[in-house]
Amino acid sequence: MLDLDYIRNNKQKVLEAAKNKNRKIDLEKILSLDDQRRELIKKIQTLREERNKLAKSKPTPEIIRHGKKIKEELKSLEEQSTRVEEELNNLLAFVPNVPLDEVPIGKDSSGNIEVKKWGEPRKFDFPPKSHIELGLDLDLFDLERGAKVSGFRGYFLKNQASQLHLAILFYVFQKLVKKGYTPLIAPAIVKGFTLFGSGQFPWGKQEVYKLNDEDAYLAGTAEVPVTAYFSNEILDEKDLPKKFVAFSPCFRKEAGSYGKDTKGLYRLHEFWKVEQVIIAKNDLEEAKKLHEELQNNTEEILEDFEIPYRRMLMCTGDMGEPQIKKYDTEIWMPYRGGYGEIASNSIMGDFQTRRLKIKYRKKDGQTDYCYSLNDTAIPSPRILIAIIENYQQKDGSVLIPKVLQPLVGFEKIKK
RNA sequence: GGAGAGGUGGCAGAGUGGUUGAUUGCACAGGUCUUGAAAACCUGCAUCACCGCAAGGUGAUCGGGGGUUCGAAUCCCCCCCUCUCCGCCA
Repeated sequence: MLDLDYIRNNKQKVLEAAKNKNRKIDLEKILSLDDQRRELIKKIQTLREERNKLAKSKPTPEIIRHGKKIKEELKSLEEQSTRVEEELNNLLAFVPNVPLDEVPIGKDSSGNIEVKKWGEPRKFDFPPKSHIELGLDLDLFDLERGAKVSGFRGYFLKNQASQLHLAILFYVFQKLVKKGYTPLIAPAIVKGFTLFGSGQFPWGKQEVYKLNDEDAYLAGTAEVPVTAYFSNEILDEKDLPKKFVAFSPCFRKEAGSYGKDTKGLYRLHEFWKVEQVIIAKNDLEEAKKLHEELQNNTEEILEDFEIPYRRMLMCTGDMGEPQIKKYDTEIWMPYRGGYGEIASNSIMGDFQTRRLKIKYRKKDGQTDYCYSLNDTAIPSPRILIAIIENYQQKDGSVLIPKVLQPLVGFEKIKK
C-alpha cells in the first residue's frame, strides 16, 4: 500500500512504476475519491462537533429536536463516506510499489540482469541423468504413488532423500540461528489479512489454498505469517532490525502453470522452506545493506553445498507488486542444462508494513512505518534436484555434500 | 464438543448512560536535588484521521462489527479471542 500523499506528490513515478510492472491502475480515480473522502470527512466532523456540544448541554426539547436532525444528516453522510472509502481502498490495494532507480526496466524475465556468478557448472565425462531418473533408480522418491495419494504434483520422498531433506533444512536453520537470527516455526494456516498484508492479495488469489469457508488459508511461504507477526504493533527503534529465520511448510496451487515443470521435484504444491524475514526501520540505505546481508546468507549456504549459482537482479516486469528491489538466486541444474530459481530476495520498503500497520517509535518519539525484507534461505525438495544431479557419479550413485554428511550419517547414496 | 469467567492505555487496575480519551499505581522520558547514583519532588507520556506554514484545533477509537439514545467504555444483538473445568486427542 502506498501513502496517498506520496501518490499525490509523485504521480508520474507511480504511473511509470505500474506501467513497468505491467499493472493497470487508475490514479485519477484514486485521487478524486480521496478528494471526495476528505470533503465528506470535513462535513462529518463539523456535524459531530455540533452534536458533541449539544450532548454536553442540558437536554431541552429544542436541543433534542436539533440533535435528531443532526443524527439524520450524519447517517447519510457517513454512508456516503463508507462507500467512498471502500472504493478508494479497493483501488489503492492494487497500486504496486515503486522500484528503485537502479532496477532495470523490462517486460519479463528476459530483462533480468545477471550480476554475479559463482562456481563452474560441472563437466561430466558421462551422460548425466536427471534427478528423476536418479531418484527412481535409487528409490529416493515415489512420484506415481505421490500423485495417486495426493493428486497432481504429489510426491513421497523416500529413504535417504527424506533424511537429506530434513538435514538440509536443519543445517540451514542452525546456520542462521548462529548468525543471530531469531528462530521461528511459523504457522502455515493464516488469516486473510496476512495475505493481503504481505501483498499476495489482491493479486494472487488463485495461487492460494483456501480452507473450507472460514477465514483460513494455507500460506505459500513463511514470509506471510512472519511479516504479519508484528501487525498492529509499534516497535522500538532500539530493537530494530528484527531478524528471523523461519521454518514452515508451504502450499501453492500453481494455477496457470499446469503445463510447466510437470515432472520431478521442481514445481510442487507442497514443500518445506527455511525463510529469512527482517523488519527494519524506515531507512533505505540500511535496508539495502540488509538486503545484501540476506543475499550473502543465501549464497553462503549454496557455497557450503558447493552448488554453482548466479545472482539475478530482477527487472520491473518480473519483480512482483510489493517489491522495490529483488534478487533471484538460481542454481545449476545439470539435466535442465541451465540455472533454476532457488531463492528470492526482496526489499518491500513500507509497502507491507503499511498494510499490516507495523510501526516503530523513533528516538524523538515520532512513529513511522517499518521496512520489511525477506529472502529464501533454502527450499526443499527443490534443492534436492541440484544436489542429486550435481553430485551424481558415473556408477549411478550420489555423493552427499560434506557439510551434510554428519547430519545424515552417510557419505553416498547407492543402490 | 460441553459448562463457566473475562477482554479498558506499555503493564497492573478503576470506571454501569451526560466535559471519562478515560481515576490511580508501575514502567518510560525530561527536569530539580546530588561529587555520582538511588530516593524524593516537578513535568510529560495512546493511536489514527481531517484542517493548518506553524502554533494549534476538530473528529474517531475502551477486543471487532452492528443497534438503541439528543448523548454509549457503560444498555441490546452478532462475531472474535483469552482463561478455568469436563470430554476427546498427536
